[in-house]
Amino acid sequence: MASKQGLIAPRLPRGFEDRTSADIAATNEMIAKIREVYERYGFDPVETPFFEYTETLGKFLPDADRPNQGVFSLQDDDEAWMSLRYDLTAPLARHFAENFETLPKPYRTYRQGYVFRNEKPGPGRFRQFMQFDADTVGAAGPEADAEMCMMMADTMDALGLAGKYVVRVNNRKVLDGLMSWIGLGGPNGTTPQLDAKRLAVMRVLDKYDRLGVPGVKALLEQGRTDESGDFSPGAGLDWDQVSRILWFLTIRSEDYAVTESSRAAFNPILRLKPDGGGFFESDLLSAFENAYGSDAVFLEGVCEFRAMESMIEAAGYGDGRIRIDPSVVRGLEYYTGPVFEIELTFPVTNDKGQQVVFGSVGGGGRYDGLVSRFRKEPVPATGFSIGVSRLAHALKLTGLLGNEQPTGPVVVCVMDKDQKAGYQKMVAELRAAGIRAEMYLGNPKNVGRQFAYADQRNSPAVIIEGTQEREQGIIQIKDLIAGKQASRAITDNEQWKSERPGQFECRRDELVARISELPAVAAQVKKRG
RNA sequence: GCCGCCUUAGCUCAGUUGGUUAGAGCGCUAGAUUGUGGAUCUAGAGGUCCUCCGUUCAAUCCGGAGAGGCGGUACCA
Repeated sequence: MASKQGLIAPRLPRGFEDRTSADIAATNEMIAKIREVYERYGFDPVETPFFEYTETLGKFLPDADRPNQGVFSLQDDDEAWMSLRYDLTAPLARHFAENFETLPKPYRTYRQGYVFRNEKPGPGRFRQFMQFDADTVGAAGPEADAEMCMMMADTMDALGLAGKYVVRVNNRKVLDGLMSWIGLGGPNGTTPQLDAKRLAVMRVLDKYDRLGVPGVKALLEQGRTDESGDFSPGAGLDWDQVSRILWFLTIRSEDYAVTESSRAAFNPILRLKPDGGGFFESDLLSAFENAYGSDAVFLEGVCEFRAMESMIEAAGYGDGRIRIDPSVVRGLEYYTGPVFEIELTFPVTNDKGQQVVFGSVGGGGRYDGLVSRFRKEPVPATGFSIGVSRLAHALKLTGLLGNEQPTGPVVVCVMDKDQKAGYQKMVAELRAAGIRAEMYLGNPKNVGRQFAYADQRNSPAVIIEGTQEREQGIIQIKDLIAGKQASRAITDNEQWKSERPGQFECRRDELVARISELPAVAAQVKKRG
């Protein structure tokens, strides 16, 4: 869209965002905290590029010779398709397979960076956003999965979210058992109709936390009409199948409220419901076994749950931070065992004051098949991802993430145009002491303008050395923060100017020492290391 | 993708039953104040009323199409 006079209208592409210094500071703080936890767990960083060959990402459309619409793609000189990465897992699989001979195994690694998805943006959903992943490649046992869950919990705690999230855990093998139990079992590819139906049911399970029992029931049967009047077709199951699924989904949610021992948190003990109806099994996993325990794949899943449980409890995480939740499904493509998801447990209100369903801010699981696309031998892997942009968005909306502009530089005012060398010397002294500082580079025609500039930069102080000061060998330091506080009591401009709130004088050679004493400067120096 | 609502100044929003010069608050610029950021006062700049097509003597307003925004829903690695 060209504006008048042929000028180009400056427009941000939809789904993308510019980040201010305040945003960057907040994000960096989050990243540093996450990194510290991952490194403490023994993970090392690796970085892969934004672009990969599209076949690496596995996102070619099945019927056409071009990439999926959801990814940003372009063709190289030799017509090979390249795509912007849409997650950090597929590139890791490529990196691992390509460097198989030299990497330590198990390979424990973390990486953080932007990923891109070419799809409709939503609240907290952008087309470019940051993820922070950790993965263990080459470890098949549930210890690795249990560790992922604990590390997610530690990360959320480190971000100051203790008690405000839950890591929900499920297992694909248990879900497969559920499919058998309702007559939709069997390996993939038996018949296309069966695969489609299984897929449809899994998608509905994933919506349980959002739509609840009535919504899930409608979608499993005839279909559902949403708030805008749009209709989604149902999976067409019969009542027997639907009631078994609902039992499976609600088995844990019914008794969140009645669990109090720490052991019960991961694997809740079932009780009779207050009305006397319902459950009699002693715990969730036994309940699963009693319901459809003959299925071999399912039994494997329960074994993995039990192994994870013993480690999670022994390590002290059995206090409710990590919980079994049968409604966790995650992506349909590559997960093969345990799957996890981090959910925020507090309400999120958007800029317009509406309560928004925020959903998951991270998740992952075991993907034993992903590396096999590149190598013949089986390579088990498990990992998870935190949506940094998404989490930051949620925290900002909730006021849990600071949005303050970082402290600006000390501004040395230009009082006499022929003294710029002297002002620059002051700046150099401050910088040598690790203090952010600059000489005012705009039009110095009046001091007020220079102060206003410093104010806008959120500067801690300005330095004033006019002819009078220079002749006496002194300088004026104006503490802008103290001055701002004092200004609240002053309404008269004459008084404001004559009182010079926050201002004091000192000898020229005390510049660095006196500036360093200002609390805002000290805090900044400390923060910058 | 599908459904609904919305789009007027940099921002938040009034307004015109279709009629000459479309307004407010905040913000911005300048001045009161050429050595003091805030506050106050004064003045000023800033609009193809989202775009295109149609109806009309006349469209920011009515009709159609499109774009963008928001919300829901679908898909989701």
